[in-house]
Amino acid sequence: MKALVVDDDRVLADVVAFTLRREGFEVIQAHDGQMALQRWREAQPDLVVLDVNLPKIDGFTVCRQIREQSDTPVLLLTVRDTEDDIVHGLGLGADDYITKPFSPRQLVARAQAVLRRTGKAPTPAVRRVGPVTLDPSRREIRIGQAEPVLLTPLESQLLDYLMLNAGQVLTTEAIIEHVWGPAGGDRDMLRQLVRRLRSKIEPDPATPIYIETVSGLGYGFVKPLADSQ
Amino acid sequence: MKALVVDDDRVLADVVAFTLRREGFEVIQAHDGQMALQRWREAQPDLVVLDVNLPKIDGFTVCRQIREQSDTPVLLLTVRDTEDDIVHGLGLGADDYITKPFSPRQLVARAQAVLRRTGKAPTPAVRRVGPVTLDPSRREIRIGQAEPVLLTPLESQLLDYLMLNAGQVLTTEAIIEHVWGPAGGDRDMLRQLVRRLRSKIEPDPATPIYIETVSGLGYGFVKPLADSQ
DNA sequence: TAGAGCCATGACAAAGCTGTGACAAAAAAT
DNA sequence: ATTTTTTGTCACAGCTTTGTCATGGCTCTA
Repeated sequence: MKALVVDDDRVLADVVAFTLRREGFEVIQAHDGQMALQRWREAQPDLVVLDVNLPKIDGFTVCRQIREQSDTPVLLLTVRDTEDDIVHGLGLGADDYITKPFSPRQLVARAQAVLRRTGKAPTPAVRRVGPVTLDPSRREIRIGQAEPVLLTPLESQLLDYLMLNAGQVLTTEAIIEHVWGPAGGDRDMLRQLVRRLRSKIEPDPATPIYIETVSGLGYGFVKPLADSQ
Repeated sequence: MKALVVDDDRVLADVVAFTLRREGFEVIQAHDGQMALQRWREAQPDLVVLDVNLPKIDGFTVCRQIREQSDTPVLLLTVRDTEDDIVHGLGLGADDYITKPFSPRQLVARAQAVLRRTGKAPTPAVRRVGPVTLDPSRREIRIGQAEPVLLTPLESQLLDYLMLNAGQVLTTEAIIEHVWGPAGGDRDMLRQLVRRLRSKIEPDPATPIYIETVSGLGYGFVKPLADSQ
């Protein structure tokens, strides 16, 4: 699932890109309107996140051009006050908008909502591996027929990542970056997080059966026998 | 539920369309009177949102024609000052009117009110989840056989949204935007609103059984047993 | 056998989020 | 114009979640 992020402000663009990558998107960036159109043609993304304030060619024009040539969903970034922008943008066929400043969570929610709405949806409601079912929207995990257990945001994030890559071992660095972002997080925090997660989902946290530790490498979610692919 | 949106101003038409889609309508557009009549015949919408200022054939004529051939509800869009238009329009059988500029919230409220009133109610007169019944038109809620309780406009709006998505957890951002619109509203306001709503509908507001909180995410209206998927 | 590295654990502090009550401002009703 | 209702703002308390630190066990190696 490819996303094109277009913003003049590189810092913001990076933040957006990072957030989307964390959700499994492959992200391409552009920093002005001209570049945006070019990249869009090259890469044919499944989603465009577009700031309206752009040098060279402004966001509205970009949006219109894209819309003329395809139905790629477009998500607009606007400043809070400028309702006109919103109206104008939606008029040009944008699929939704977000007002700055916005939280990463909000961005992801909108992006997925747009994809779902336009039918390009690769957004499964729940993640399942063997008997373990995670519902990220509620941060709720259920194992077999047992009572569901509520997870904290970080726990849910971690488990989601591990389950997404079930059967593989992920390095601590990769996990830390995925959960806390490029700037924050250290080994100790991850250890604690794993610990807390295990204490919620493992029958016996001392001898884990779902989350395995590979010393010197990292952690993995074990896939129950019955290989395929 | 199909809606036909007729407006010369494409930007505005798109905004209206967007707003209605968000409420679950399937939306068709037309940009002049002639097109409007044609589309109306083709698509047989359940609701027409009609600007009175139209090229080729003006809105009043369109309204009259539609009304001659069916009882499809018609919602007029007029400019604030022209009271004559309103009188004229209602005289021709329009079901309600909105003066520009208007808020999305207002539009949706009117649209659903009109549908309800004319009995085509796709938005059934009331919204029901388990033992809880909300009548948005009266802003009245009844739980089981208990006495109905009156809600304030915002409370009703919030509850309606939550009940519409019963069983799901909605993010605070989404709720705020739905209730207050893109520009207004913060977490504090939502907290208060939830609080006031709970104090009216929960037997014991301290341990809510209808409106659940998911910390860090948002709120949801709990669906009584009968698992979803 | 001692030391280094890695991991699990427990206890505790810091930060964040939610619920609450009181009150001010705004809107609606009279 | 005044009263009542509704909505918004603020500060605080309690809980949850997260981060930090210290300790002990284990394995590997010199």
